[in-house]
Amino acid sequence: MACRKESMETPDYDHNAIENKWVERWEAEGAFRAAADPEKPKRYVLVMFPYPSGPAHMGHVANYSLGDVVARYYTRIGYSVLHPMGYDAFGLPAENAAISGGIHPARWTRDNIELIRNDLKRLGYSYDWSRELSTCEPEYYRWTQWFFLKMFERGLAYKADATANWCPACGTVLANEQVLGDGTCERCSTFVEERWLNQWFFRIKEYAERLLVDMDLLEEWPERVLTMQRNWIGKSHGADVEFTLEATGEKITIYTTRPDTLFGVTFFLLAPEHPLVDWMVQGTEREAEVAAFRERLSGRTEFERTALDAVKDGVFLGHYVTNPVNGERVPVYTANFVLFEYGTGAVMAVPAHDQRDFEFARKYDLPVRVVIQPPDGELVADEMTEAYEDPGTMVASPGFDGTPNEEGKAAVCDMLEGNGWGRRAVNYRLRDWLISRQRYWGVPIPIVYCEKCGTVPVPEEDLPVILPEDLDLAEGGRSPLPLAESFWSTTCPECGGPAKRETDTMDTFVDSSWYYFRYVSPRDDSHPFDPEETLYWMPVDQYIGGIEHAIMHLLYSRFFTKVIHDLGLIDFKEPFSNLLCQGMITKDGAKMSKSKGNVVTPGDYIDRLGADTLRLYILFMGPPEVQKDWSDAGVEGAHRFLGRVWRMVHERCLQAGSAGEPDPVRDRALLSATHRTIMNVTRDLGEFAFNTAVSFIMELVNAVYQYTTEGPVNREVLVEAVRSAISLLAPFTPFITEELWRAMGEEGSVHQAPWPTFDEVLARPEEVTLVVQVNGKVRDKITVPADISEDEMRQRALASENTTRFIGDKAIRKVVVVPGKLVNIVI
RNA sequence: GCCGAAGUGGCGGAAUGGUAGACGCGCUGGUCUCAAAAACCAGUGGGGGAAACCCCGUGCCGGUUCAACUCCGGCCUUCGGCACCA
Repeated sequence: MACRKESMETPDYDHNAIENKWVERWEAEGAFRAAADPEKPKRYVLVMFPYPSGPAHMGHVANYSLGDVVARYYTRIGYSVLHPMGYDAFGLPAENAAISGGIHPARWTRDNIELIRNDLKRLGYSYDWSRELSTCEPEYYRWTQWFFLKMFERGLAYKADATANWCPACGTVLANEQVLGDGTCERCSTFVEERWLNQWFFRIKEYAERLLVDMDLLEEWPERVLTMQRNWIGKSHGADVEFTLEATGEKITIYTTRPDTLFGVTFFLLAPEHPLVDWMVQGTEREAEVAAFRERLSGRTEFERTALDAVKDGVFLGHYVTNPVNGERVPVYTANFVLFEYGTGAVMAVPAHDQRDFEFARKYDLPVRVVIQPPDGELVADEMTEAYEDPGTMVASPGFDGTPNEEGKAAVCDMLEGNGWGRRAVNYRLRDWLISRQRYWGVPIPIVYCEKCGTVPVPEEDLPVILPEDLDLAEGGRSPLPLAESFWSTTCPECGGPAKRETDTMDTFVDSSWYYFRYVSPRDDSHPFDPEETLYWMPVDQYIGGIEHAIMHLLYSRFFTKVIHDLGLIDFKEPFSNLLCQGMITKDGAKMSKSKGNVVTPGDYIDRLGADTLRLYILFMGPPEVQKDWSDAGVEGAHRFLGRVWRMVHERCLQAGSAGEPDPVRDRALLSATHRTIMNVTRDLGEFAFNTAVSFIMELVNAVYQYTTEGPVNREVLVEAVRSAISLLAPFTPFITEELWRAMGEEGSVHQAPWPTFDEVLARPEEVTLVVQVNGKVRDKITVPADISEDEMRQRALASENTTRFIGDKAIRKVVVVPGKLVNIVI
């Protein structure tokens, strides 16, 4: 058996020596290689890979420590575990660093990968390092380009004109998050403009319905993430209605969710970008007015233009359309608040029942007609101060008067369909995914433009289109690709004539939308992912990452998986079966970011207190899903606990001999505590309740101290308790537990040892505290045998002195008995 | 404005409708020491009391229940997401 009496000398807990030793040993052994083993159940545990912007920060430590506990736990309970790591290595910060520090993005990125890899290794995460990947390497992005080609083949990648945030100083498109609240560029403070550009899109909108419906498959996803995605997709039901342009008889279709208000239309609106706007005013005296209106809009982002408090602005276009339902002629305006990208870019205006239309009507003195009356009271158009958008009864709507408006929606739709004026329609808020970036540090889009053949995809066998790394950023941080003839000058794959390459690169969200597939066969150079390995490992069983990726990354990944499914490469529809979203780790309540200079990194803590301490502390801080503010108050406590564990083994266990009179009551209590701890920790790990799992282990350690301090020691019972504590703690603090496990004379690694099992009977304490309440207030606590009968409980409770004092001579109306726990006497 | 999450000691946080504050930090006291640190042991929500005990207490106001941090209704605050989506 393990505990031998050895030298009385207690070795120091030298965390640095221990951790360095095991890092090296695990590395040399390839300790966490994943292998598909058909005999075993599998578990693919995935943590969101980092953007390598420097060394690891505490958010990474929190995220990856969670994943590591899960991966190690599943290994211990007999699963084949895949737990990989890689780098989301393309992106804007690398270019910013190049601009400010003069370092090439490639160099900066690879240096940072080095830094973060080093941190991750020191932290002892059980990654299969042989599968490490980086999205900026040609072996990886070759397949990102391959997916682009597949999208292109299926018509899911297309090029179109669209507006984008354009920084005139930087000469490039900015993502929304790169535009500050005041509409300026985050990098150069120049006012960002809206600019029309011809850009590449993925048709994610085509998948909107499936992305929505398949959420039913995501039973183990947090409800809040599903809600966010649902809102983002923004499905609505309504009707398309055709209005007739008076001048030409042309039909203009609008989308509305309120067909019940169709009789209240008093004007008609077009988005400023709508092509009809120009047509309507061309060569008229209103042309200048429209130009002035456009001038007011330009120099602003859609962001600003569509801000809720923005003042309604518009211009009459001198034309009229006819409302099909009543033949009324209403004027056409263009207005700042109408979105070109949503619906058809044209809307009917019902000022009485839409707040935006109401404000516009009041400003331009347009009529307001009430067609829905509220259940209480009666609206008078002239007296209204805001639109009435709630349910009510239809009025002034010939054929529908008196109909409750919710019913009216269906009735009006029937009427529209019957007359061929319109039809029921569904719309989504989700827009197609703009993937073009006028950037250097990203995946080149594998497209060639030929004067003769037009837009031609690069043939699969010519992939990858290599991003040249010998270029420096152009003036103002612009992409050098359009200037590098060596890059863009090529021949047409179809006709062999001279051609130009696309010089835009892809949004980095494309890179991260499929990386989890690549981990199953990262070195495969004939497929993006090996079919056999995929069959075994995919889908991801447990995905863990920050809540900040709730929408974009997770939605794009779901989209990619569906496309891959449609390509016939996989038979599942969703990539991530279970999702755990950890809350952000903030510093002083704010998101950690380099620009704020509030990034806390693990390095110093590892040096001073050890990786085990840091891991333990961050998991102990609280439940994974809540936002946590970093404070190191208490990190010493975690270290102190590990010291206590260290001494528990060396001083209390290895040096202890059985001594004194045996005390079966105390022995049984420790044994019971051991089994109870195994039970509780096992349960908590299954629920990601890592903070309470750690608490239970701490309690067991405290119990061992108490046991060895107070009286005679039964070696066998003591060893079982100590061994169990080390074994349970191993997924949290892999280094110290491995060291102590060996010190206790165990052969092999604690990380390969079977997870401890418990006996439910032993886990039950022999005695419990019986709470006695009078009218719901605690009046006494009595220690009783755990198997006490309800009758006995009642008797003991009624006999309690403090209780009888409270009952006095009052009559007992009722006695509630909760078996094994509580008696409430109601008087 | 809409959607979502959360409000519990000095702090991080525990509590299948059944002992509110587990575990840890911090603090206080003790043991050890010439002393200190470390370690070990004990105490620690607020108020009252010598003590036994008693009263109050989970953002606020109501309700359901023998019993509410937990369930229901209404507010307040903080954080996150979306932001004129017709």
